[in-house]
Amino acid sequence: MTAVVRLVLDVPLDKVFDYRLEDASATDRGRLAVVPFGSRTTVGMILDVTDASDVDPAQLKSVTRVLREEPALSPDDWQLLRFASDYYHYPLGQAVMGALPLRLRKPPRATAARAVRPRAARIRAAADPAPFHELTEAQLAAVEAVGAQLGRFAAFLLLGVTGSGKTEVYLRLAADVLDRGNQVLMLVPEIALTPQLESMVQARFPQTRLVSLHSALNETERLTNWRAAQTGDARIVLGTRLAVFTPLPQLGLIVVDEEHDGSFKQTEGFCYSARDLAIARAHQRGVPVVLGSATPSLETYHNATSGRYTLLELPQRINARPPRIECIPLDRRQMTGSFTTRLLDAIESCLVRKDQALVFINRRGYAPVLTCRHCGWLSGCDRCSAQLVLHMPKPRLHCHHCGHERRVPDACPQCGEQDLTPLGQGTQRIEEALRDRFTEARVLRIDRDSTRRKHAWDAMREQIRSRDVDILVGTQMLAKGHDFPHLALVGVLNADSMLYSADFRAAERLYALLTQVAGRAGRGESQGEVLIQTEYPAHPLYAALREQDFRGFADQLLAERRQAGFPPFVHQALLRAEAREVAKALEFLEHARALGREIGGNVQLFDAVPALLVRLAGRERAQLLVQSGSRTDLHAFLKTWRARLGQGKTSRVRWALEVDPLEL
DNA sequence: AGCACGCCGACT
DNA sequence: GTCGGCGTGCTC
Repeated sequence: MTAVVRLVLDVPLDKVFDYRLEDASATDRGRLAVVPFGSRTTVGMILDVTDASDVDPAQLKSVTRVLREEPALSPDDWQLLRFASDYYHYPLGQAVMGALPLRLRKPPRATAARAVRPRAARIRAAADPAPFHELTEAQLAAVEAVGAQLGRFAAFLLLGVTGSGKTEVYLRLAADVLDRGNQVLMLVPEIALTPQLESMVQARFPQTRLVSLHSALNETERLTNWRAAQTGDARIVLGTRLAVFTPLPQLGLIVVDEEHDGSFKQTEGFCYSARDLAIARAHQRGVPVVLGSATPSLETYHNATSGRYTLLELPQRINARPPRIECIPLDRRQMTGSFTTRLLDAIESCLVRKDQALVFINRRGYAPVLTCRHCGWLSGCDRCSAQLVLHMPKPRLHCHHCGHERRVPDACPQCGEQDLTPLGQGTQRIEEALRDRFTEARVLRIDRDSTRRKHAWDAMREQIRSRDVDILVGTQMLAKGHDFPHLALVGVLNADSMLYSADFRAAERLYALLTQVAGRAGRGESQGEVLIQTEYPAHPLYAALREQDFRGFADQLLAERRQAGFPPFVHQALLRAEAREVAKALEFLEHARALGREIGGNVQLFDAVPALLVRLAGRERAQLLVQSGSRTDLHAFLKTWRARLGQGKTSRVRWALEVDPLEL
């Protein structure tokens, strides 16, 4: 009798499609299949093999071909995708197909299947494995604590200050896991960090096949690396968030480095958190997971202090003292442009000592806006509710949101006066000011614009390391994970602008960012100095930062969050809608809210409100927040709600549901 | 999401 | 008289 296979397809439907398949067998479960679908041909994944279908037999089509030359996705790997689809209320078929390398999502061209030729592992012939460093007591304790749990689920927060040797802990654990014949999955937030980490890890394990997975790989590399992981050929997988779905038959440990980093969360389409899925995966597979950070997210920190995770601390820097952090009150009388005299003096003496200084300002471009001093006109974007940023040296106005770019007008478009002037500071303007002030110094600006060219950032890193630069000016690009041994001073401008933001996570983020920037200072022998210019030196955030007391700061924020009923003490989901006019989006959300009320349950539905940035690239956006003290209740509600929202016709309005949103 | 079908406005 | 706009509905 002809069997029926049940498969999921890359369509936004919570549906499974049945097809006839003559020679179906149970081993086809988890395999890709080419099928006719409507008027087109597509690829789906076989979820189940049965002998009956609820669908009218006359309607059943036949599978064109099962891709048996590809290894099937194992039930273990399926499990994670199923969980992710349920948890994020995203169609299973799209979640599954979205997790695969692009090549596997499309029907393979030509009839003859290309044989999968297993490539020889690219193992370095290095004769001198890089030596393991001697561990501090704290590192040793961490390695032993996690090591004792190999082979079963346990979640750890490795809370280690910058330079405390978290990576060394990961590497020791990886060595143990590899010895046991298991695979290691290491997740990092940024593509930019993977090549460095990759060569470092490879140097330590020269005989081990290591592959990386991130969006900068081409499709051939991605498929090769994915298969190497799936066959068990690769023993270490290093990657960004998308790597969390890599099939790993012998998974033994998951590491999530810089776990607080927002880039672990996907914010479009399938809005999953790779960090949270890493924990779910470790739980499903019965393996330990280590989350590392100097400034963990409050969600993770709360889990670690409430006993759900084990807290491991690395309180000391290795071979370096912590930087000295000081706030400089802004005083008009003692300033030259954006700089306090104190900061200029510190840069000066830094130059005299032939050390490097870094000026941090989290705003690229020359000035955040161009204004008319006569009538008050501001350069605004036509397609976004945002200001156009002035860029130099060729004067242009850029929208940092939609990418729109245009020339600077000769006169004010509103009143015609020729009185246009840049307002505020960006990296380019600060760079200019520093060149004017320190004429002898070699100033290098590092931001998305100056590093746009391929390999530019690599070259600049090399320039910095070989001391061909005296003063660095840069955005948060400079903050992450890079080790600059000659950097002695960090000056921070405009930190206050990030202090009072509408987002309740602003303080948490700013603390993490400033800690990371501060961590760049004084990695060598001399103690680093960090000078933060601020209007509010007494603010608790700066006070905690000076003390380098993350735990005190986090405890304080958590107490406030508990009081105010914010995450992690409630669980949230956001319904976003966009349309040509915000009124349309709001109308849809009002309807969604009414529907939500009808469904009821232990959830709180807030008012539909326009998004913070209402207009973006010519579309207008609004959102509706839902929350509950109970995660289970929230998810039960979301399931029904989303299904019913999907039934209604939503002409002209695009909507999406985001679970555990990081930005509201 | 695609893709087809279908029903009303300005063009070779 | 047709090309094409996008509303609606379906996909085993």
